[in-house]
Amino acid sequence: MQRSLALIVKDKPARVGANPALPPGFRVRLFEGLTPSEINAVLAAARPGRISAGQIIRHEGDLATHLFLLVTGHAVHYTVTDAGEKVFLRWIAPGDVFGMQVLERESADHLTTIEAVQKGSVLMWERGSARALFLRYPRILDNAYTSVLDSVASVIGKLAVRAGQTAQQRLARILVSSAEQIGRAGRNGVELDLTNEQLADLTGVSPFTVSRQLSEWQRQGILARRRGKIVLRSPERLVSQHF
Amino acid sequence: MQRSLALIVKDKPARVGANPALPPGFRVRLFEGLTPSEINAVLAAARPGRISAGQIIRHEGDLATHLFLLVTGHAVHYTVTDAGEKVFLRWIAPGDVFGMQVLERESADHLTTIEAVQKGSVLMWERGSARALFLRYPRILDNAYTSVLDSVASVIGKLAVRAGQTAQQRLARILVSSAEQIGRAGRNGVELDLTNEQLADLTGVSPFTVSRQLSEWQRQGILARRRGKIVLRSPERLVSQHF
DNA sequence: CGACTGATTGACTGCCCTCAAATAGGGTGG
DNA sequence: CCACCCTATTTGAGGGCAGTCAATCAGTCG
Repeated sequence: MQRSLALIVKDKPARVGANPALPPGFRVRLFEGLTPSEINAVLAAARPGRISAGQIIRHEGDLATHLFLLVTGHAVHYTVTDAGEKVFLRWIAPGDVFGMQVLERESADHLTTIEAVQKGSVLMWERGSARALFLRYPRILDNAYTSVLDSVASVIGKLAVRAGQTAQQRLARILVSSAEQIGRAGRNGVELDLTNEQLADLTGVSPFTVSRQLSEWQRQGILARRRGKIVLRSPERLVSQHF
Repeated sequence: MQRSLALIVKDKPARVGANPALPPGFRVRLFEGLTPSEINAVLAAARPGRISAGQIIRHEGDLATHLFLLVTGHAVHYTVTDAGEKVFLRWIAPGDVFGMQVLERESADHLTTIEAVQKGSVLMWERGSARALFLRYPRILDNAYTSVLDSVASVIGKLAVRAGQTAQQRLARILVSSAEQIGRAGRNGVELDLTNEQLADLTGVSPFTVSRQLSEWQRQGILARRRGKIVLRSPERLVSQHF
């Protein structure tokens, strides 16, 4: 909604003539196959914004008004059940876009809630210009179409995991995928800033079960823990034992 | 928060004029907004095909080679877990298309297994011509894009239901949505040709649980049953009690 | 040094699955 | 029309995974 938009944009008007720039080597799947000058043209239509840790960028059910590109930081897609339980869908990493509903002919509502897990920055396109770019550059259209199909694949995968895996297995998967997405390399392994409760939400398991299982894995030396943090020592043992 | 199947089918699709290939008044969402002559041009590129009851039209993981339009009969999307359990995704009704992966720039694999539940007929476009039509008629492109986003919504809905609803509630939902999709109006209610086992697959519940629950609902007069068949007498009571 | 929040642990519960065995529907051939 | 068979369905007993609840412990921060 309009209110949350105000939250993210820290009134930093783009300088005239200066396109928002992307870090060198930054890879954006939506721009794959475009020439550098085309990419510049696309970027010229964008406006930068900042997001803060824990901020809810968009709520499920809000009308999609902008297309977003995550530049730095990390965010997450989730949906909420009738009972209020969060159901984790997927991570959003730098280079990923979200809010692709604005590219529809009739703009639709967000299907998921999007929440930042770290502070970071985005680029935003208003619906009108996003849709114009979409129709003008066939390659963007192809990339967007593929990207939405990837979303379908991702959610189907989640559904299969929910249906067929035990709490333990799901937890193992989440640990490994989170390590890849939001982990930092530390001296003893990959460090993850996640509380038991967050892990419980990500996995769809009670915090008690998370606690018991992590304790078990700690006893086995697979991981080490501090308050609100986990150090994954050997993700490969999780994979071999629980996938 | 029912945002699943209904979306796919309930919108107001386009009407196809007098054309040899389709029954008059047949509504196809993918063709919405096209003129009758455009629709004829699109249909001219199609080839008809027949499907038999129980036939697996495409396997998950197969390379998508054709775009399909279901003309008569009914089919179903499902995925299969590592353990071999089928996870129902959604019904395919006449007027729905599947195999939308062929519209991608690089054709991709099917994400789901597609199985006919009744004999019926389809129209098929080869990848090349489907892709050409997609790029030529912007309205098809828009419709396809929206359709894929609807798939995302549908699968997210399924995931939320799996995560938050009891076996009983899921079964109630499946009965109601199946009644809408594949039910026939009978003298005492909507008739459904489904065995307990099929219902178990659709719901993600054991056949024993299905049996017990259906018996309970039969005792309450909500439905009547014969071998391999169910007559839903008052779906509204299911909705009010279990949604 | 509190105080607050996160994490732990045990006891208990309940939903739903598994397994075994009995029962019944409905078609087929004689 | 009846006997028979195959398969769908039923019903009960038992068990396990994981959730809830309650009480305690521990880390951090001001």
